[in-house]
Amino acid sequence: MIDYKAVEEKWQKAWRDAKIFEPGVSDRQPYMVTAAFPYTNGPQHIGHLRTYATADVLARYKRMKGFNVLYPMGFHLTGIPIISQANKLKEGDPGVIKDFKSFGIPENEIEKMKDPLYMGNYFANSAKNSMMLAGYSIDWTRSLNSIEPSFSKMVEWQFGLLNKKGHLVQGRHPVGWCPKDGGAVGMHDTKGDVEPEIEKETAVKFKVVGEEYSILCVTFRPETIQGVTNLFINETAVYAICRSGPDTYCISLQSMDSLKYQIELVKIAELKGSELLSKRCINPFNGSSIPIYPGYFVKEDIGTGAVMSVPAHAPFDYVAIERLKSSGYPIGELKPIVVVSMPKPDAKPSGNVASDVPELELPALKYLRAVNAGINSPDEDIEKATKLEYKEESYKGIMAVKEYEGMPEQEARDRIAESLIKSSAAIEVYALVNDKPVFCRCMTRVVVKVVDNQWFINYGNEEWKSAVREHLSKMNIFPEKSRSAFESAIEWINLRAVVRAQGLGTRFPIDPTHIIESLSDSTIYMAFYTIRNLIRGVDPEKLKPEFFDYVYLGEGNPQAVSDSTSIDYDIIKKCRESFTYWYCDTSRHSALELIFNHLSMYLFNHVAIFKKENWPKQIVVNGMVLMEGEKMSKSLGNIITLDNGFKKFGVDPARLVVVASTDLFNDSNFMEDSVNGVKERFEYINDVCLQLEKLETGELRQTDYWLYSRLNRKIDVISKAMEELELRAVSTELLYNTAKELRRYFARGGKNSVVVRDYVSSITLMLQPIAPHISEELWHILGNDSFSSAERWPVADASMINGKIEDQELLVDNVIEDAKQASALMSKKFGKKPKLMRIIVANQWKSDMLNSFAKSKNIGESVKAAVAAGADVAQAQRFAEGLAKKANEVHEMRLSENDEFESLSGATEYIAAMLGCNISIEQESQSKSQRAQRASPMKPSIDIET
RNA sequence: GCAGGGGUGGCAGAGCUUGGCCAAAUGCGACGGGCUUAGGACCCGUUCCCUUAGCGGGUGCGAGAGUUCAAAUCUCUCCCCCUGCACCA
Repeated sequence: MIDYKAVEEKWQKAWRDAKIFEPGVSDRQPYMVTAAFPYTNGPQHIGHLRTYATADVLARYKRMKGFNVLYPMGFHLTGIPIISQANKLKEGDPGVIKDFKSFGIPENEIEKMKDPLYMGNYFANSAKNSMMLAGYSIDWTRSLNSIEPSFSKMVEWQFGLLNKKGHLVQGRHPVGWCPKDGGAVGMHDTKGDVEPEIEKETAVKFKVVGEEYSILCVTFRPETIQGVTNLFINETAVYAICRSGPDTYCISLQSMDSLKYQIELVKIAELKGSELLSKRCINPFNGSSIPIYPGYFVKEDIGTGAVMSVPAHAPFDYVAIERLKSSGYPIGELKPIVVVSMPKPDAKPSGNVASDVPELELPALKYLRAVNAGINSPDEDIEKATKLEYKEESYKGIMAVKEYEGMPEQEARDRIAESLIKSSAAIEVYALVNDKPVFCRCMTRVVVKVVDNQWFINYGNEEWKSAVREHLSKMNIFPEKSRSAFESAIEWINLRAVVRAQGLGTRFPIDPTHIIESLSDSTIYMAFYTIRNLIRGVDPEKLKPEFFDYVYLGEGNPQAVSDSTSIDYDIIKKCRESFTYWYCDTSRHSALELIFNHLSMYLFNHVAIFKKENWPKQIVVNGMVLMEGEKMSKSLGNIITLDNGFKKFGVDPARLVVVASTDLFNDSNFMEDSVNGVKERFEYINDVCLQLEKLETGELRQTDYWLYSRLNRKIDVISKAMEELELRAVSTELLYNTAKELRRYFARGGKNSVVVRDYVSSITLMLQPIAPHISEELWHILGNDSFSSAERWPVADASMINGKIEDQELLVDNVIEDAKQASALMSKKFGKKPKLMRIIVANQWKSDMLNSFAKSKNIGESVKAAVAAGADVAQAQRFAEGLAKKANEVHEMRLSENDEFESLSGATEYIAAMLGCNISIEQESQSKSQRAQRASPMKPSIDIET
C-alpha cells in the first residue's frame, strides 16, 4: 500500500532542500507559468486545485522538456470583500462565523479576523500552506501580495503610464449608493449580498398646460410615446415642484429623495396629487394635449410617481382606465393607440401563449388574456402580463406608426429616446431594477447616484482594441474553443470604472482620495514576480517610476536610475536582466469565467504597457470543479478544503481527478469513486515496480517487442496530448491503459525485467507532471538517485513501434474474445464445456482479395485474381459478396496467412490457458473442419468440439 | 435580453474541426461467474432490442426539417441547461 502522507512529506521536503523549483537566470530557455492569485477571504478548497494544478502540470512538463521554468505565486488582498467579511464578523454575523468554523479555523483566530488586514494575511498564509501541501512546483522566493508597498509602487507606475497614454478618462457613471453612508454600494455592501442592478431609463417631460413645470415620467419604453393617451399620478401623494437647471419638474416628493442623486433638484413648491387632476399636459413628441388621471397602481416611491399611460401596450394602464370607466370617472373620448404590431406568424406559433389569442384586439388585453387575467385581477397577474408583453414585443415587435413604421421595436426605442433627449424633451435616468428594494448593510435603502467625475479605463479605444485583437490572433489559447469568447470579450469591454472610495489597495495617483479598483490593480502583476526576489531589501519608497521604466521598458540607463533612486546599480541591472529573461514565453492560467474581466484586462494592459516581446503568449482557462456532480457551495456544505481533501485522498489522486478527469473546458467532477480508481492504478504500478527483481532476464520475445511497441506509441500519444494540454487523454493512457497493458503482458507470459523496467521507467517519468509525488517515489523504487522532476521527458523510439506485432497480438486477443463468447453461449445453451477448439486461419487468397478490393473497390477483378491464385470460384464469390456488403468498412490487412498462423501458433499456450481447453491452430486449406470456410483475415474461424 | 459554451447509452464522459472502419472509447454503477471462511480488493463475462456457437438485423446520440450514396458528426428552425454581463473578486 502506498502511504501517501509519507510519500508527500518525503518528497516535498526533498524538493525544498534541493531548491529545484527556484530557478535562476540560465542558458536554458526560460518559460514562465503564472496562475491567477487566490483571493484571501477564505481557505483554499478542492475547487481552487484546478487552475493551480493545471499550471503546475504545465510547469513540470516544460521543465522536463528542458526549459528553465518559473512558477511563482502571490496573494490578492485588495478590494472590498475582506473588509466586508471583517465587518460581518464585527457585527457577529452567524453565517460567516459558522462558515469559518466549518473550515476548521480556531475561534481565537476568528476573533482576530475582525481586523481585515489580519484576515487577509491569515488566509494568505493558509493558502500558502495548502499550496505547499499540494506540492506545486512554486518558487516561493518571489511571493508577493497586492497590498504590499513595493507592489503599490508598481501599480502607481502602471496607472501613471496609462494616464500618459490617454487611457484614463473621466465621466458620469451610475452606482448603487447609500445615502446614509455616503458611499458606493456593491454586492458586498448590501443586506443579503444582492447585486444592485442598475438600468438606464428615459424620463420624458410632459409640459403642464398653463404652468411652468413639466411632469416627469420615467419609462422603459419611450418608443410607445405616440401611444400615450394620458398621464397617471397618485392622487393621494404629495408632489414637488423642483428646479433643475433651466427646467422645472413636477415629481412625487418621495421620488425626489432618490432622484436628487442623479439630477439637480431644488424644491420650490409642493402640491397634492389631486390638484393635478384638473390639468392637462402636452405630449412632447406630437404636441397633443392629454389629460391626467389618478392611477391606482402608481407608487410614489417608484420612478417619479408619475406614469405616461399607454393603454394599448401596458396592461396596468389599460386596467386602470377600465377601472376608472366602470367607477364612473369622467373619461371622455379615450382611444388606446396601437403603436407596435407583432409580425403575423408565418408558421405554427412556437408555443407563445399570447399567439393563441385572436388578433384585432388591443395588445394589452391580449396579454392579459394570455395569462388568464382581466381588469379585476390582482396586480401580480397584471405584472405577469406586463412582463410577457414587454418581452415579446421587445423581441419581435415592429413599429406600426409613421416615421418609425416597420422598424424593429428595439431599434426604435434607442432612436426615439435619443431624439427626445436631443430635443430636451426627455432626460436619461437610472433605476434599480432588482425585484425587491435593495438595502445597504446599515438598513438604508440603496439609491442610484450618478457620479460625475468617475475615472475609467477606456477599453473602448478602437486603436487599443485592434492591437489586442491582433495580438490575440497570434496567441495560444487553451482550450482553443474558448478563443471566440476572448474575441467577443475584446469587442464588448468598454469603459471600466477604475477607482473606489473605499477598500484595501493602492491609492489612485491622480486622486489619492480614491483606491484603485482591485481587478484593475492586478493586470500586470506577473511581471513583478520576475524582480520580486531581487528587491526584497530595497526600500519601497525608492521604487520610483524611472526604476520601472528601465526595468520593464528598457528606458533610461541603470546608472541614471541608480543616481535618482539610490537603488544599487547592480540590483537595477539584475532586475532588468531577470525581467527580459523571464517575461517572454509565458503561460497564464485562470478560470473560464474570468475571460470577460480579468483575462481581457490582462491582455489590454499588457498591450498598453509593455513592449511587444513581453506581451502574453499563451492563456489556459479551465472550468470549475463539481463535488459529486453538484456545485460546491457553502449552503450545500460540500466544500472540502485542500488540507482535508489531501488528508483524505492523498495529493496526487486528488489533483489527478480534478485536473485530468475531463478536458479543460468542462467542469470536472470530483467523485470519490474516481479517486479510488486512480489509487488502484497507482497501487498496481507501484507493485510492478516493487516486484521487478522477481522477473527474469533473457532474450526478447514477441511479447516483449509488443510491450516496447506499445510503450513507444504511448510516449508519442502522451507527448502530443501534453502539448495540447489534453490532460484527460494523458491520464487515461498513462494510468488505465498502462495497467491494462502490463496485466496483459504478464498474462501473456511476459517476464523480462529489463523490458518491464524500461516500460515503467518511462511511465514513471511521464507521470511526473500529473502525479509528482508518486512519480518521485516510483523513480526512487526503480533505483534512481535523481529526482524524476529533474529528468528529461522520454522520447519515443520510432523503430520500436511495430504495427505488425501489435496486429498479431491483437489477433490473439480477438480470437480469445470470440472463442470465449462462443463457448459461453454454447455452454449456456447446451450445457456442454468445450474440449477442443480449432482455430482456423483464413486462406491467403482471402486477404489478397480483401487488400485488392480495399484499393480498387472492384469486385469482379478481385474475384478473378483470387480464382487465378487458386481459389474455388464459388467460395471466392461468396467471400466477395461479404466484402461488397460492407465495402466502406474494408481496409487493408497487415498480416498474411502465415503471419496469422505463426502468431497464433506461438500463443497456443496462452490461448489455451485463457480458454481453459485444448487448442489446435489450423490453416483453412489443411483443416478438415466444416467451419473452416468461415475464416476470414483477422477473424479466424472457430470450431468447438465438446 | 445580450454574449460564450453545451445537450450522447443507468450515470460520468469521449467522439463531433477533417461526414463512412460508431451500437458509439474509457471509467463508474448494475447483474452473473471465479477467488475467498466471509467481506473488501482482484480476475472473467453480460449490460438498447431481436437473433446467433463468435455471424447478422433493427432502433439510436435534445426535437424537427434539410444536404448526402452515407450524419452523433454539415445546414436551418425550435426546446432545454450552464457561465458571464462591469466597477464586483
